Amino acid sequence: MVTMSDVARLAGVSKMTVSNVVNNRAGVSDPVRLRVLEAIQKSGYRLNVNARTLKAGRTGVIGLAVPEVDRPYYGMLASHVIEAAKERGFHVAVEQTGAAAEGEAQAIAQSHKLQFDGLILSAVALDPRDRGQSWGDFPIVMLGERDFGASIDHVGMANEAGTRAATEHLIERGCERIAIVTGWTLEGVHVVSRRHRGYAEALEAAGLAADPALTALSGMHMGHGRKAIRELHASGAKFDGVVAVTDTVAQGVLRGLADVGLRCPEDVRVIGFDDIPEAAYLVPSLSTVAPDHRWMAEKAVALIAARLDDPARRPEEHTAPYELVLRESTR
Amino acid sequence: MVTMSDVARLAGVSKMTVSNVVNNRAGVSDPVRLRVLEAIQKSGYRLNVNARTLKAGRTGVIGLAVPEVDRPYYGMLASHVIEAAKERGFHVAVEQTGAAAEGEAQAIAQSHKLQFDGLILSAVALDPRDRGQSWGDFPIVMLGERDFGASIDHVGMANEAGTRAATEHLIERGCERIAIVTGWTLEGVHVVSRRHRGYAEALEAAGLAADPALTALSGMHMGHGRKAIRELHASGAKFDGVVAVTDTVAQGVLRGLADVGLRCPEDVRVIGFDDIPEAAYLVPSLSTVAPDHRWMAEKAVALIAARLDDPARRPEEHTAPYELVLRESTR
DNA sequence: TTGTAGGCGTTATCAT
DNA sequence: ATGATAACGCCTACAA
Repeated sequence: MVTMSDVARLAGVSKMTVSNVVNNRAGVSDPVRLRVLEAIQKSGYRLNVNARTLKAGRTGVIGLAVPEVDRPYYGMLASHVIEAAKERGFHVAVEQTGAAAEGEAQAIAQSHKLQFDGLILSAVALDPRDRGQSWGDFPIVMLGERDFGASIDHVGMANEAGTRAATEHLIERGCERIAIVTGWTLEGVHVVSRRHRGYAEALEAAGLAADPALTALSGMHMGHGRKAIRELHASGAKFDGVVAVTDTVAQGVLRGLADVGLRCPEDVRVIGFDDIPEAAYLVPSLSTVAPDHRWMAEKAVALIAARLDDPARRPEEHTAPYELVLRESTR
Repeated sequence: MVTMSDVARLAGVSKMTVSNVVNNRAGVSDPVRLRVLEAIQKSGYRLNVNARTLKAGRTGVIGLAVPEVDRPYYGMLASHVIEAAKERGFHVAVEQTGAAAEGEAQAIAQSHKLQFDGLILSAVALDPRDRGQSWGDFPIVMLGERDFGASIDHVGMANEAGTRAATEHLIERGCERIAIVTGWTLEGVHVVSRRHRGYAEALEAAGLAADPALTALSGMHMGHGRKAIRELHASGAKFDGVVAVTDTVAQGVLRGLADVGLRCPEDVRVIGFDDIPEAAYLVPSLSTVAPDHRWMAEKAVALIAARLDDPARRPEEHTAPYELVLRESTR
């Protein structure tokens, strides 16, 4: 490996001068700078970032922990985070937690241990009470659904309000028996329970009874949405609208409707949450709640950077703006 | 920051002994080990991976450069690579190249510069002739479509054979005027041209004329597939089968067919390539060529590891196995 | 403007 | 079994 010393020897200067040239610092005469640059070229020298960060105490890498990158929502999220990080000179190491509390805790420990500069955690399972562990003042930003109270930086979205608006839209379109297809439990405070509350609120406000038989607790993958609809249909329950907890689940719902011979939107209207890239291309195209993902990614990276600058700053709580995007599935 | 020296002082031993304990090396007496462990507990010491790395000359991080992680195929790929890397103790930093040669070249330079241990590059634009630059013996594995000849490790897939099989399947199902919807140019050797060749070969073998009007050069996103079908339809061209260059494009094709009122598979049969997770859930579900992605990811990581061990080893060329997955879109 | 000395936290090597 | 010393490649502080 070519080091600064090698370059220095080649150029007939000291290491320090090379360092100054490499870092574009003032105070190097042009002829010397030129000689050094040439020596760098010839030797194929590359700055050892590792050595630099050993001094600086930073790595320039932030971790991003998501359940699974191959779910469109998280792919999209990762894409935005990577871009936002790039603008601030960070690289992003992506970890997968498998949507399990254990995986999420490990991601934290790993990031800390590996000296990433911070971690953006899209937690779906970790319990706020699992906190307190020894993450000390390692910069962590909770992204998305899970709310850890005021003790930690959090960039969330309008789960209740968004789902309420989505449900209200179905009601406006004339739906009277609206089902919700969502994750496997309403216990605890997380995306599933919060979105369910938005759904329930809207029904109540409209004076529609919330039939428990129309709450399908299944899971967060496409397959769960499909299964939920099949079972709902098999149970003989009647429904003319479906609120899906995410677009991915909604995609399964659309597939499930096709399986059982129900037409969307003629027989059943469907609305999702997230506005994943695919939503506009499904048949029918999917109405959905669209949080500003770019905004969230930028905010999350900014929070990491801010905490790096001032570890003592107070945790902040942000909620991303959203809008309702209406397409064929609720026409 | 708590260092080994701190722990050593606290435990009344030398740094070296602490290092030995931390790394679980033999040759430390039980009482001493215990004292050291206690000191670590009390002080909240954490190994500085950076310093270790500075010594070892490795970072434990490999780069993965893909066009865009928010395309399902690359999300899936990233997921597999991350898992495969994890098993060998590597972390994965994901870069986005934007499907541009410049971005791809930058990813190489960056990875090299940031001292990643290697780079897995899913190149779609970089020209093999751009090689030769000064990446020296930095471990790079080309993943997927782009073939850089024998000069570099490559894990590819059966582009021709897969597409040929897909096209043959359409022919068997009775299609006589088969269109291909693909990327924007057939020039050069890459996924687009190679899959097109497979398509052309199958047509020729079956004695079907390859009508140039049925080759739609559009692009690699969903939107391109949709647009291609609309234009094909508007042009008055008749077709009863479509080979899409990827599942993502196929998804756009399905949407496009819906736009112009053509039914799939009744009027037009469609087959894709990749078998992304969504393929089974589309309406209609999508027939496709399914390369073994996990196999590819593991092979790629293994090649990086192997080259790290022996920089002089000969580049290898691997082709992933594939199978045809038949679903409703070609029923 | 340029150079020297010392240290960042860890580990390999060689003594003890 | 344990410790002293010298690197790894760079940067800060200070000296020339």
